[in-house]
Amino acid sequence: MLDIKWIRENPDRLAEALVKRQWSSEEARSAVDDLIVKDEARRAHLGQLQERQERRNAASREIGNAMRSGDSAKAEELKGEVTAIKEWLSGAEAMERTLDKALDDALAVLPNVPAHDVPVGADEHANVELRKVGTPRQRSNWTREHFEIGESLGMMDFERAAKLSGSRFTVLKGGLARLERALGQFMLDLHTTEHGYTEVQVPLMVKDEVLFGTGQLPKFEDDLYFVGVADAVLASDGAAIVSRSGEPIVVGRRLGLIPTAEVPLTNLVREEITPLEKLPLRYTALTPCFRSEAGSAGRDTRGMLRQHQFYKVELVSITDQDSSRDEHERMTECAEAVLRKLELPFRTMTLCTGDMGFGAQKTYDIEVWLPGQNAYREISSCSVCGDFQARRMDARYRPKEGKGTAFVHTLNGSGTAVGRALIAVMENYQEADGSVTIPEALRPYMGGMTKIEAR
RNA sequence: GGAGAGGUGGCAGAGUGGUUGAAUGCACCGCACUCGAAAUGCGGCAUGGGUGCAAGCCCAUCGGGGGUUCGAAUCCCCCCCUCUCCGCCA
Repeated sequence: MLDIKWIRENPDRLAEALVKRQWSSEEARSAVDDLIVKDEARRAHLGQLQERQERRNAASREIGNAMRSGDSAKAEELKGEVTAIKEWLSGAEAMERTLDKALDDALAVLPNVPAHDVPVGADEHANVELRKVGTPRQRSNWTREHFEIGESLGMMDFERAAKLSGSRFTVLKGGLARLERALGQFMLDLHTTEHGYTEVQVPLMVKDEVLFGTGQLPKFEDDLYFVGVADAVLASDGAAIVSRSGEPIVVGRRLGLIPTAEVPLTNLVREEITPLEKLPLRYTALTPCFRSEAGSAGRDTRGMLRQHQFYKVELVSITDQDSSRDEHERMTECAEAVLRKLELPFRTMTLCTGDMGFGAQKTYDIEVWLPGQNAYREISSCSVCGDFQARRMDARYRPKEGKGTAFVHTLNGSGTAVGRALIAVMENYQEADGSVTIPEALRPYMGGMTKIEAR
């Protein structure tokens, strides 16, 4: 969420930011104008409202005084005045709520303002390579994609997964199941023992306001899964599950399945004033992630690159206002360290304005080399959000200088996507005989095993 | 699931209809005392918003929402959450 005061004072900078994010200049202009109008309407009304509230409060106090001094005639007269004011106020207060909500709703769907050093561009083609590490291995005529390797090993099963849950699910068995577990443990251990992150176990189901805090709601509701109920529990065919009397069964409030552990980890500081000396907070968690992939029909349908459910190790940092940019570089290096240790070639890209997520000021994507696809594919995304999420969560700290409180800065990054790391290991470490060599760094997590082969 | 208790400022904890936005203690900040520190004394110290150059003034907020009342932290209703005991359970 952006600061309405900032918008009021810098309307042109907001419009410029929206254009960088690929809004048309007309859309940007009218969105900004709309915000200014809503803001002015709200403040104009608030002034009048508060004036009358002030009079009501003063008159009420006078009534108390009059009654104490036994002047009941005056008390009655004042009561009449207050009653009249109250009548006016009930409408005015409702109006205030309406105006507040209109402004909040408009603010809630505005994306963050890109940092000054983010390249401007329309889509991923305008992303800029920051560095490239490792050399992609020479392709052979037997180089295959991960799902070919996995299926011929007999350890990756899409057909049975589809029987259970439909498309975009995978069943892993044997060595590959263990390899995925090993990858998760390896990453978690790396970040907790070498990078100073605190391991956290978090709920996988969270409230709407938590999803609002990190920016998934209200704009990206379609990308999420919910359990429990919005209006009713829906069966898989979309029909409401009803009681014998035909009423929809309402279980209570719905909970959203987290699309990333960024959501619960970042919200750990929501509605709190964190002491300055506790910053930065660095959290990591290994969790399943759930995504409906509503907008990506037809993309990456083969294999397990894009799933409705996948494991990811997430990194989250909470910092003060001055440290977030440096923390962003640091976090990105922590994520890269995973790939360095696994000896997987990768490149790190600075996302352009058009490719960045809703809440980010600046994002680095780490793309791992996939020989089977003959391409670099995203395996991590590290973003600095400034106070954008903090404002939505009301997460603050007390700065050393100055008085009062300030919003914390939040950062999140994948460290890394476990399912995609599995793919990367399989494709980069595949052998001509169809087996997969286990990277040195993972062997302790595989009981010393050095190779996965069909058996 | 059953029964009970409770949600007040950074923390602890008073407050049951009228200058109570809230006693007191702790923590924190400033000043004094001190060679320095501790102890002590004095003062300050909630959050958000509106307005103003500023000092300030004003509005809202005592888990959330609604109601009673001229007036609600205090009374009533609904909801959320926490704790205790019992039951059940991975």
